[in-house]
Amino acid sequence: MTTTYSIGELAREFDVTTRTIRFYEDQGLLSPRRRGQTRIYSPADRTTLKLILRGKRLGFSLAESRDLIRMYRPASDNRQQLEALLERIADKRAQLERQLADIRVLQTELDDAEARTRQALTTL
Amino acid sequence: MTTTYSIGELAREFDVTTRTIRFYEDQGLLSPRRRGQTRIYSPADRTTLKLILRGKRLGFSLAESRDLIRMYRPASDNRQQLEALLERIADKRAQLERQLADIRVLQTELDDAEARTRQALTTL
DNA sequence: GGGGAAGTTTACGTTAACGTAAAGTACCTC
DNA sequence: GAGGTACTTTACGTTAACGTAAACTTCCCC
Repeated sequence: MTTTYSIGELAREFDVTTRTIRFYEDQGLLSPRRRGQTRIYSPADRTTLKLILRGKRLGFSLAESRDLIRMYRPASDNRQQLEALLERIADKRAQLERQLADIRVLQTELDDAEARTRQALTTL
Repeated sequence: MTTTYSIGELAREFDVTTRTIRFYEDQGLLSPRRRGQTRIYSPADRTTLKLILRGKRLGFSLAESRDLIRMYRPASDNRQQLEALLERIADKRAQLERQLADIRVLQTELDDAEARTRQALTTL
């Protein structure tokens, strides 16, 4: 009763090629079930793909996205590892803060650019 | 009396190599003055470099940054071009909005991840 | 049973964004 | 004037993230 997806369905939904999705699997970012040769994607796989593409829009490398995926799952019971994970999470958070600041600066620069452009238009 | 910078100074300040700065010039993103063979960078050049690096942190390609740089300068008196420019500015703005949304989603996901990790730590 | 349509593997090709190395010039200093 | 430091050009190398093509299987449909 749980929904599943074919590779083509996911490709269409997220506007990527099937090659891209298989490549992500090759890089260890996805590991869908198989029915014979054919890949069967679960809702969790779909969520992972969404996470990867969100990362891409923010300029993350696939290695960074792989890291993000691991953050999103415990996958360890080792104290050392869990504490290291907390640090990596904090680092990512700091990076996102920097990106936020960068976006805000760019937004005001676009404001300026637009104002000057409109000004140039009125003086024609 | 206006301050200038050598390529090495800029490289040190922004933690990039001189090769990178020359590459940006090669791609038409920078065009510093010359004294003989040597490149002399103005404060405006420095600002442009800052803009490029800010774009990089947000995952922009150099082509996108080149576009951004052009947005930031009028460089035209043609009505068509100015109106086209306004559209490109609006597009960029929309892209930044998407990135903002993506960051917010990732931030709450990091919140979740951290909470779960801390929980896993307490149950050791 | 002859096509499509959608899936598969394998493998070589491509582009962006530099890295790296070589070989030379300009200036400063001891 | 020998060496050091910072600059220059030229050119080949490298990595990430796929694109593209070929050759194959599976399933459905008429």
